[in-house]
Amino acid sequence: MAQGLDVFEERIRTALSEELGAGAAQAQLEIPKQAEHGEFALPCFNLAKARGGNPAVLAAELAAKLRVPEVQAAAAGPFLNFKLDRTALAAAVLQNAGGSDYGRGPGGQTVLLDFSSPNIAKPMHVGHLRSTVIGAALSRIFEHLGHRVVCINHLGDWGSQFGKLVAAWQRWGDEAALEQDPIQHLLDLYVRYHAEEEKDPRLAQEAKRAFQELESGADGEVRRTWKRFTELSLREFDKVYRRLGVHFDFIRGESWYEDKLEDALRWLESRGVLEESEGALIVNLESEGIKTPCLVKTAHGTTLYVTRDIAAARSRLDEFGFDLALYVVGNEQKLHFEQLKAVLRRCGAAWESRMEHVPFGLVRLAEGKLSTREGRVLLLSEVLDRAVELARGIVAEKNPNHPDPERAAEAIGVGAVVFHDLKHQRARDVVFDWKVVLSFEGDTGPYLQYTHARCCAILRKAGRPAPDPRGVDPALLADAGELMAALGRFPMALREAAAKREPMLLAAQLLRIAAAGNAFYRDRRVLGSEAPLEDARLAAIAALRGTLALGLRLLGVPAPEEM
RNA sequence: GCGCCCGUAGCUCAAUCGGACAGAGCAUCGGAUUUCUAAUCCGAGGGCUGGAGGUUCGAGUCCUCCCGGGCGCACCA
Repeated sequence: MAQGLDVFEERIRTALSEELGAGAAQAQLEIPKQAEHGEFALPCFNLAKARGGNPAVLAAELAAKLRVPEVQAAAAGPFLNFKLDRTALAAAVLQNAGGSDYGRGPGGQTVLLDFSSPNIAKPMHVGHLRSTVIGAALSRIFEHLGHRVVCINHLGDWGSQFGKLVAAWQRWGDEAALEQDPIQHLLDLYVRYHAEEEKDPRLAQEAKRAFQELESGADGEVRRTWKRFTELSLREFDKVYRRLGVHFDFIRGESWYEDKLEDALRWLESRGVLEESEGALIVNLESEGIKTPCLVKTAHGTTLYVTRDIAAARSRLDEFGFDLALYVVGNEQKLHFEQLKAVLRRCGAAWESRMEHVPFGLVRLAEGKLSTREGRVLLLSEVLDRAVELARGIVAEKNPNHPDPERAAEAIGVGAVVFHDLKHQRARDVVFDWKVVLSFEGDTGPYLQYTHARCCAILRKAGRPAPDPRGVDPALLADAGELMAALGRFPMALREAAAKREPMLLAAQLLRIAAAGNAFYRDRRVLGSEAPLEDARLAAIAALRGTLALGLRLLGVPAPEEM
C-alpha cells in the first residue's frame, strides 16, 4: 500500500538490491536539492568504497544497467539520479493524493501524549501555545499513521504553589473579583503573595500549612477552595482549547495521582533505591550518570513534581500499556525527565525506555523572558484576538461579499498563530514578534489557507463533482511534475514528522505543495479547457485541495473554503 | 563553576544518516492581472554558515579550543 512517491522509491531500491545485493536496498536514497537532478538521488561514494571502485564509474555503470519501470537513471559524476516519468508520476500521485486516507499508515502502537499542561490559576500565555499545538499536531499525525493515541492534559493543579494561593485567598480574596475574572484575580493574588512573602514570614508558614492540609486529603476549607480554583481555571482553558480545536482524552491534573503517591513511594522503598538525606527522601542517580539526586519527598513531608510523575508513569503504563509515551514539555525540564527515567531504570522498570521527553525552546519577548510573577505576560487569548481582529479587517477589504466573514476571520487569525508556531523546529527558542506572528503573506498559515480556498473556488465553479482521478489521462498532467512530486512526498513528510516528533517537517512540506500549486494554476487555466484536459486539471486541483485540507487539519490549522 | 542546547542573507527561519552550486519567506528594487481570489506569481541584489584548528573523497552538519546567547544544576513546577 505504497502511496505517492513511495511507489517509485520501492522500485528503485528493488532494482538496486537486484544489481548490488540485498544490502543495497538500504542504500541512502536522498531527495536532490535541485529539481533538475530528478526526484531521487544516490550518492555512490560509500557504495564504491565498499566495492573498491570509483564512485563516478559505479554511477555510470548503474545508470547503464539499472532497469527501473517508469524511472530513468542517469549518472552525474559520482551521483546517480533518478527521474520519474512525468505521466507515471501523475498517475501514481492521483491514485491516493487528495483523499482523507492519504498518507495513512499501518501504525498499530499505543502512543500516549502528555501535552499542554497549563497551571491552574494562571492564564495561558504564549509559552503554553507551543506545548499545546506541537502536542496536538503530533497526536493527529500519529493517529493518521494508524496508531492508537491517548492525549492527556497533565494540569499543574498540585504542589506547594496552591498552598500559597489558598493562603493568599484567605488573606486578601475578593469574591466579586473572582466571579468577574477568576484567572486575573488568582494571578493578582499569586503575584501579591510573592511580593509580600519576604516582608512577612508568617505567609510562608500559612502557605506551607495549607499545602500540607491539602495533601493530607482532609476535606476542609483548603480543599474546597482549591477545587473551586481548579474548576474556574478549567472553564477558561476550555475556551482556548475550543478555539484551537484541541481535544484531550483525559484531563488529569497532577492531583489525579494523589492516591497513588504512597504506593509509588512504597515501590521505590521496596526496590531499595530510597535514601534519607538532610531529612528528605532521595534517589541517588550517580550510577545513572546524573549528579543531582532526585528528591521525592521533602523534609516536611510533602511530595514533589517528580514524585507525581513517577506515580503517573506507573499508573499510565498500567492503564494504557503504552508502547510510546511522549512528554511535550519545555527544554528547561530536561533534567527532570532524565531524572524521572533514571529513577525508573534504577527500579528495574525497563519500560522507561518507551518514555520520551519531546522538548521545545521557550518563547521570549524582544524585551526579555516572560515572567508571570513579574507581570511580563503575553496572554494566548490576547494573541489570538489580535490576529483575528487583523484578519477581520483584511477579509472585509479583500472579500466584502464573504458569506461568513466572522468565521473566516477566526479561522485565518487562529491559523496564522498556530502555523507560525509549528513551522519552526521545536528545539529552538522563538522570539515573539508581533510583526511576524501577524503576517499573513509568504510562508504563513493564511498562505496555505488561501491556496486551499482558491482550489475550492475552482472546484465550486466547475459546477460538477470532481472527476474520478483514476479516470483521467495522466499524460495531460505531464507538465505538473513539480506539483505532483510535492504532493507525492506528503506521506514521507508525515512519517518523518512522527519519527522525529517534529511537526515542522509537515508544515514545510505543505508550504512546498502550496508553492507548486500556486505556480501550477497561475499558468494553466483549468475551467474551460477541452474536456479531457479540464478533467485532468480538475483532478490535480482536487488532489491539491484535499492534501492541503488534510495536512492543515493534522496541524490544527482551519481550512476555510472561502477567504 | 559543571552540564545541555543554540549562533546560517539586514530580519525570521530551512538545509534529508556527512553529499552536488547553502535555500525559502519578510524587507528592498523591478516586472506580471480584459480570463478560475494579486493573502498570488516571475525576476534582481543580498553569505568567509560566530572565530581558529582538526577528521574526511566531501563539513553548516562530526571532534577540540575560543567568543557570544539561552536553559538547567535536591526541599518550585
